[in-house]
Amino acid sequence: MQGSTKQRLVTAAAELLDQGGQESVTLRAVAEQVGVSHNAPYRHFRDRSALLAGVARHDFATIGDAFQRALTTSPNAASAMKAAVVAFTAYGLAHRARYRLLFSDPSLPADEELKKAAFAPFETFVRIVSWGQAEKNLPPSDPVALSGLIFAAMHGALDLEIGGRAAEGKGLGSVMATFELMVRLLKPDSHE
Amino acid sequence: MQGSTKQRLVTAAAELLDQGGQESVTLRAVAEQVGVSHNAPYRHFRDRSALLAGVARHDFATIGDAFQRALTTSPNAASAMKAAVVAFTAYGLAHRARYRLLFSDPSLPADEELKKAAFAPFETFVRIVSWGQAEKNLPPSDPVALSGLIFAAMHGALDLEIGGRAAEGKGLGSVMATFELMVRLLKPDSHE
DNA sequence: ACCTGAACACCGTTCAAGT
DNA sequence: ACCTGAACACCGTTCAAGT
Repeated sequence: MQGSTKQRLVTAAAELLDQGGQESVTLRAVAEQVGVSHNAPYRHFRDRSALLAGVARHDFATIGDAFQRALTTSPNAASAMKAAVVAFTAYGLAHRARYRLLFSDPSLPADEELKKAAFAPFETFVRIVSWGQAEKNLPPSDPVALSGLIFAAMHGALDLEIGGRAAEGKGLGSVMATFELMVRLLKPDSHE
Repeated sequence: MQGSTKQRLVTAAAELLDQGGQESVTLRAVAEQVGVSHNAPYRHFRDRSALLAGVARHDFATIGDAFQRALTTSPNAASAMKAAVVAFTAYGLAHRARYRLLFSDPSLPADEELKKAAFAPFETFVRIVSWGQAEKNLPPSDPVALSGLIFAAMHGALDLEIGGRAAEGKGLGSVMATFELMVRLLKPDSHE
């Protein structure tokens, strides 16, 4: 029962997302879990989607922290990249509805603050990619464009896995295999 | 007013998806557009998600046809690949909610028939990729794994664009730029 | 075989009050 | 400033009938 009502509403919404997906996050269920009446959330959030945006804001920060840790504690660029992708994929598979909320849902209202929160992890990712270029593991293209390509491939593989569209549904291994293949094929002088 | 009631329900659902997204596809609105009572759809579909699966089944066939056309009418592998990706991206941007229904939504019920419909376009895509390998535009990895990587990158770039997560929101150009970069970097002996 | 109208249990959201 | 209870306009779904 710690934290303000507002914080507890966000936590409850995140838990409901994990347990039953988007459609199970009703304001009534969230309120009940916190122990307030079914319309008390309106004292803290404009509407349901603003509450979900609160969950997204929190989780973007968590992912940004994981990327920062990968960047600052890895001995080389290759392991930093792998650590970031493992953390990202593990988050997505453990919190599927939350992952989709953050990186896919078009109805998430994007105010300036949330856009900033979403951009921070990507900035760190670009730094990791640039490091990989400096170590000659990645080709010397424009770092932002190359990061966009790698991130799109990771998001695509993970989203297909979460959506049940991957051929075999092997979870983490399937996504990491796609990542390893990509890194191998992008490595300069690798396909002779 | 042509077609059976069942076909008209699917068409109406697809149009509502295009106009207002998932949440605007209520059985009541679909029924009204077709001119039947609000629960007549239950004579043709088990529930709402079965109706949406009908839309998906139809659109998977449309995409499969486009890929087949790209494979059979292109002069070389590079233009076949580009034609397929352009058709795929154009479909996704013109029918955003339908694209997400087909390639992302975890709640789409996947019976055997629908899985088969979803797999057919990918099989054709693998053939196009294999052709590209034969023409030395793509590296000689396992064709299915390589196709999975390329498809994941395309899906990821397109889904980020549709979800408003792409940095600049340039539409078709943004997705195609990601594709062109990938093809360039995957080309054997390209980064010396 | 296909359709209709009433009904049920849910929702998000608003509003008039309460402390 | 924060919360509550009643109410409204929606939904998906079920059921008893109708032709």
